Amino acid sequence: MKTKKLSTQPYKGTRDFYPEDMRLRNWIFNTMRTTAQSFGYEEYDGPMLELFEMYAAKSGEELVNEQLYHFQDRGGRHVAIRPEMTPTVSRMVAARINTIPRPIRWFSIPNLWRYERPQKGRLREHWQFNVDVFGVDSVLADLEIIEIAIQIMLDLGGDFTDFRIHISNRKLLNDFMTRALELDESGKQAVCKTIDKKDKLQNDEFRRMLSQTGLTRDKIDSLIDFTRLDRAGLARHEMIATSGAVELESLFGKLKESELDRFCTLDLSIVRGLDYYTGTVFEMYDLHPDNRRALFGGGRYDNLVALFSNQPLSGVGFGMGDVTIQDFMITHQLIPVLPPPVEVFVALFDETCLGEVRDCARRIRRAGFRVIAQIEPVKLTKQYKFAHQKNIPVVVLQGPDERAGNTISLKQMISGEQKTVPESELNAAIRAWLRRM
RNA sequence: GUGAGUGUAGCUCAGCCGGUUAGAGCGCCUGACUGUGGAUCAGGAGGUCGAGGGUUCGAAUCCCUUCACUCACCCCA
Repeated sequence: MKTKKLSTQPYKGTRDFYPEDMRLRNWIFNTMRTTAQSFGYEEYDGPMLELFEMYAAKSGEELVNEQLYHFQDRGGRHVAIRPEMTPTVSRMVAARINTIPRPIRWFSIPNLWRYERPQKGRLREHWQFNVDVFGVDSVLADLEIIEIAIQIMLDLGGDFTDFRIHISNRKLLNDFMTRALELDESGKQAVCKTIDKKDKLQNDEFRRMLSQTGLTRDKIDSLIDFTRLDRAGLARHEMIATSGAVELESLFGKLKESELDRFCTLDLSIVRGLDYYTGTVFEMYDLHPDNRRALFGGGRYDNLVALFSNQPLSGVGFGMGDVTIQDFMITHQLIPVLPPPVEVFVALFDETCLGEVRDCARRIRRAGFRVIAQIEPVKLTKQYKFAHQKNIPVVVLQGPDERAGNTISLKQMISGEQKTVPESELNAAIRAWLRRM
C-alpha cells in the first residue's frame, strides 16, 4: 500500500535547527548569556502561553488584533502564545514584588510567536534575547542597559563602524506634541505612527501624511525640525528644560563618560511601536548598506508592573531577535568557524576488540574529551572516512600489534601525521595535538 | 491582508521557440588501492520536472487555477 507522504517542510515562518544550525544558535545565545551574566543578570523563563488579556491591555492594537496566536483552551480560557516577553516578566516580578532584592537584573531567551507574512529578518517564530532592570528610576539604569547591548554587539564581533544606537525619549516627544503642536491623545498617536515610518517615505509624502493628521504647515515644519535635532540643536531648543530633554542630556553625558557615545546618536524620530514605553527609547541600526534596518529596540516602561500590582515599579530593557542578529552577522561576515563537536574517534579493529574500544573511549572521556567509539565492526576505511566527514581531529586505534606491546596508535586527521605511544601516554598525546590546533 | 518574482535529484543549476527511456557538477552509498580518511578509478541509489486541470497525436516546455518559497508593503525582532 502506498500512502501519500506528509511534507517535510517546517510550518510557515518557522525553522528547523539541524545540528550544525543548532551549534551556531547555541554559540550566539551563549555569547549573549555570558555577557548578561557578566553584568550580574540572572536567567529566568516563563510559560509560552499567557492569558489573552495580558496582551490586550498594553501591547498595542496591531500586535493584538493581527499578529497574536490565540485560542480557547479546553476549559474555555482565552489564551495566547507569547508574542513578546515583557508582559510575562512584569507579571513574574509583580508576583514577588515585595520579596526580591532590588534592583532586579534579569534576562531570558524565549521563543516568541507572531502571525505575520515571513520575509527577510521576520519570521513567525523567533528567539529573542531579553534583558531588563527593575527598580531603578534614574537614567543610570538606561545607561547600564545600553552598555549591555553594546557589549553584546562587541562580543559577537561587531564594532562601532557596524552599528549605531539611536536614542530618544517618549516623554520629550509627548511634551513637544502637547506644547508645540497642541495635539490631543489621538492626534499624538497618529503623528507617532507617521514619524515611525519616516525613513521609508519620501519627504513630501511624509509631509502629506502629517497634514492629514490635521497639522498646519508651520507645525509640520517645526515637527520635522524637531525630529532632526542633534544634541547641540536640542540644547538651544525651547524644550530643553522639560524632564524628557533633561533625561536625554543626562544619559548622553553618562554615555560620554563611559566612552560609549561613539556607538550612540540622538535621534528624536525614534518612537517604537509598543505603547507601554514612557521614557528613554532606543533602536539599534545596522550601518551596512545591505542591511539597513533596526536590529533591536527597547526602552523604559514605568507603568507595566502596575497591571499586576498596586506597587509601582519601573523597568527598562530591550529585546534582540535571533533572526535579525544572524542577518547582521552574515552581512558583516562575523559567523565564526566553530570547533568540532567531537575531538576523538576510537576506531574498532575487529570484533575481538569491542570491549577494549569502549574502555579506551571511557578513559579518554575521563580526561575531558568528547569521544565517539565505533559501535560495530566495519572496515577501517569506512571508520576513518566517517571520522573525516564528521571533522573529528584525532583517530585512535589499537590493533593486534599495538595490543601486543601495550601501545596505541593515533592519527591527526588534518596533517595525516601518525604515531604510536604507550597506553599510559595516550591522553597526554591527544592533549598535545589538540592544543596545537 | 496587498503586490512582484521563483518553483526540474539532498544542494547549485542546465534543458523550456512542445517530439524518442529527463541531464550535469557537488553531495550520498558500494567497491578497487587488502591495518587508515582526503586524491584517482569503476559502479549505484535518488526526480510522477511543486500540485490540479486544460490545449495537443504528444507538455518539464504553452494556457488557467492552486500551493509553497523569496522579496517588498503593513507591522515589528
